[in-house]
Amino acid sequence: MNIENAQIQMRKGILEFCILHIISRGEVYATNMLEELTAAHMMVVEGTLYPILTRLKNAGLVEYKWVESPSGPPRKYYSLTPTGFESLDKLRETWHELATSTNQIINHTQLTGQS
Amino acid sequence: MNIENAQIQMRKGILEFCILHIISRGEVYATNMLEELTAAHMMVVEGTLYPILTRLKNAGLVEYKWVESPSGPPRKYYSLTPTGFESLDKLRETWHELATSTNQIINHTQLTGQS
DNA sequence: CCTAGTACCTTGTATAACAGAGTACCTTCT
DNA sequence: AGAAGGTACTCTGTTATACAAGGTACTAGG
Repeated sequence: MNIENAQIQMRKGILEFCILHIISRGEVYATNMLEELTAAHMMVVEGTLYPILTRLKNAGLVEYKWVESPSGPPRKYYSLTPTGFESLDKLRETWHELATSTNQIINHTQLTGQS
Repeated sequence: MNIENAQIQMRKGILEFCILHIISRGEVYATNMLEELTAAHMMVVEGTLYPILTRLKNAGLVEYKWVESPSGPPRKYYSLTPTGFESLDKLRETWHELATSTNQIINHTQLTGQS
């Protein structure tokens, strides 16, 4: 119940960061991203991914171009804008700080947890 | 704008986890926690912490007892229940998995990012 | 009394993920 | 042609959450 929720919350915060990272590697479209995120055990579904992509585009962090598919409807291939790369750097920094802070709190536990 | 939001989102997900950790170390009351979280650079305010504590209590993860203060109103000293410790273990596991997945995605970038 | 400080609580608002249903395009088969 | 099935993108409604801001209550000191 509550714990699953907390686990979901953890993932949430990192999602945008991971998505930006994936796009930064090269042009991809939504289904590619879903595959990568699933492979990395970040359970994400369409209904979550698409709104994020729209948000990132409106914020000017990503852009896309339509590309014909060899089979099926055309695809939106996303890439990072210069602003997007800057933002990614900031988020990377935040991630490291956060990981450090968290590990600090966690390790603290084990030290003082011993009576 | 958008980036600050993403940074806030990252912190959010880890908050409950950190709070449980802090409580697991020994009995503390809200102001103690705020100090610790601030020291670890997790910006949290009262209006965020109290609802979380209430939620954790309703979920049966923490319990508290009133203790008189040497100066001022009485304090609620929180401690973890057995269920709380179990949940903490699960969250710790989730945290490690998530950190691993994220680092996997990040490192992937740097490898393929080199042209 | 009255003020100041500490501790806890509550209400309203904005944001975000998710489920689920929907639209549009392309290919293949009859 | 027309129908069926798959792929890709979109939208709406629900729920959960952090945060800001204001509020209540208890204690100590002038």
